[in-house]
Amino acid sequence: MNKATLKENRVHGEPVYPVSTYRFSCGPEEPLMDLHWHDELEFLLLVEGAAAFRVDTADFELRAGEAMFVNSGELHSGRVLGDEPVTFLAVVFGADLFGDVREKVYDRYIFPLVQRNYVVPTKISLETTAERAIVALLRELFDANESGAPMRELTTKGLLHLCLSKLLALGGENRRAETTDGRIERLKTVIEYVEARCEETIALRDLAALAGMSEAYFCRFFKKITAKTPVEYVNSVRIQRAAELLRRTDRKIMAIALEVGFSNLNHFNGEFKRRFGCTPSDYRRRAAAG
DNA sequence: CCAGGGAATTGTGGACCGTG
DNA sequence: CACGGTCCACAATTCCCTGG
Repeated sequence: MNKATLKENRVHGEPVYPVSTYRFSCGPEEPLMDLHWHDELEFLLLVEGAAAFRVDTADFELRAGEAMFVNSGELHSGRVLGDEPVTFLAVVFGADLFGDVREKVYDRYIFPLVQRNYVVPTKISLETTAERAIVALLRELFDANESGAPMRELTTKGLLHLCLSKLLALGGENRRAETTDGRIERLKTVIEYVEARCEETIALRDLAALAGMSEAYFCRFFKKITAKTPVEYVNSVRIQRAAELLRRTDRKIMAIALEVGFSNLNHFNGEFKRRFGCTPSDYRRRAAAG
């Protein structure tokens, strides 16, 4: 997973088979999942450790064995809880896996889900039989994909149908169907703006104006959703980008600092150390060695 | 109850200096 | 040239409040 990209534009799977699975592990001090979103749907199964996730405005914790569902377009991020390493498996799939509006399965079940006319739980714990069944299906799905089992595409598609069927059974009609929170959409605009122009000077007032909020209110709302302040967020995007340049190029540290939007080497070094626990040149040395 | 504003408080980041 | 330390204006963030 490319952690520097917030709106994931890469295609998950191939157009003819829009599914991809991946396994991700990290240590207790490492970032688990930076804030991002994608149009695809996603199931995530935590196999080791404990983690806290935020999906749009909701916070919850997952322990090993529990899973979560992320709907199309939902902003999500996660961090490690405790001092155990964390491993999760994820399957990301396009809604078009289930056909299009001409098909009953899509029209009746998938479309309302993606449109939020029908809401389902995000966290899938192990409390009920139905939830345990979903988790078992996910395990089967990941086993098939990780072992490269024969006919795994067919198996995966079938299992995803079953997972969604059981998930939908846990949900219900959305009473406030048309009242989806427009603030989240405006926040995404801000995030895209930062992604596109993080090398420029970015002032809080510009971001607040983009979101159509006062600076003070924007700060509060931004932190509520992303768990970071706007400035922390901008810096994290810049540092991620700088880390990539350090790994991939041999440009001077100062040049990279300038390129990703830091006008002051001092400040760049400080932010870098905060994120990676080492100086930029240490980081480059380690990357070259490892 | 919640969105939002103004004021008070906090802390970032730009400048400059010293060291290896 | 990389990097750390210090200082401080003022931008960012939080606090506290009002009106819907």
